[in-house]
Amino acid sequence: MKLSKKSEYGLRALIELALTHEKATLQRQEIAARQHIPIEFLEQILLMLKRAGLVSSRRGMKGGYALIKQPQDITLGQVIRILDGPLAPISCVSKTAYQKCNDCPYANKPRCPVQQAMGTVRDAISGILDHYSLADFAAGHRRG
Amino acid sequence: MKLSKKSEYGLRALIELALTHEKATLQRQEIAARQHIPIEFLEQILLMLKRAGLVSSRRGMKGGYALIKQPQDITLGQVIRILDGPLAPISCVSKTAYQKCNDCPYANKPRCPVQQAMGTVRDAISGILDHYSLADFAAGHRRG
DNA sequence: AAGTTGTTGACAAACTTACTCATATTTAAA
DNA sequence: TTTAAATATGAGTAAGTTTGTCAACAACTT
Repeated sequence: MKLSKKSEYGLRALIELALTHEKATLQRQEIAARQHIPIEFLEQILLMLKRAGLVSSRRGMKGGYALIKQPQDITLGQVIRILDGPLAPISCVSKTAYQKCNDCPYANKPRCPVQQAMGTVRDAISGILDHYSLADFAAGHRRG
Repeated sequence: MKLSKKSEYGLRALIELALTHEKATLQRQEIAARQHIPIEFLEQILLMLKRAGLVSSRRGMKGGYALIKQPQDITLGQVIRILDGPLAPISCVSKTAYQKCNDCPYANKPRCPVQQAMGTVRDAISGILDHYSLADFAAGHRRG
């Protein structure tokens, strides 16, 4: 039930990009300094977000990173799935990365207690994170 | 955001103990066989549950394990906390195992976006798991 | 006393996390 | 056209976690 550092850093980095959205691009060192993130690790994270189509980058002088999409069109659920994988506590209740559990004694039965319980947990988590936009998220920064 | 095998096995083992509650004690091999759990690993798990006061054990012939508490008085949240640790996605929003995050730029500020978001996730998860009793959980088995 | 069970601690392979490093590639400016 | 500044990429890695296994021991029943 844990959020990795990768996702935490990714979310915090996206705050900076959201705050300067359509105003400026940010270089990794600026993001790293403002959010206290190890720069080389941050790079990997930004790259993953780029490959996933959330962020654009430019090399060379005057390079840097920027959001591609509007902050209100990016959800925390998307980001965490990109960086950490599925939100579901167990893969047999994942909607985005379902996998059948084969060694489970309830595998082919109509009801599995674990599935029932964890299914509701999954729904609760994604109900929150898939409706929590980066815009809302970054707004928590301003008044802090 | 993942449930470990340890917790999954622990929960499944507790189903068996709940089903025979006040009727019989169960030996590890019976539990292991019914729920397809590696027996040596199961032993460790049952021991943790015993130390936490959920389960009792007897050695020697006719030995085995049994629930100490009523199934309706045990919640999935308790079990998972024993086996996997805190439910909170990040320790700075945990109520049972709070830890201050020190390298976070929002550490001493009144608001942290990550805390806000993950706080609601934690509340949702514990809202479900701390009110989901082992009795409810095991009931999913019967009709399956 | 014998046999069956749980208890304990050590061990370990495989995997994941959270990085670091070296090197290449692209871009802008001198 | 060289050079400085920036991202891109892949490899590597130390430490920790997960998911077990194994062996010796202790306690209980018959």
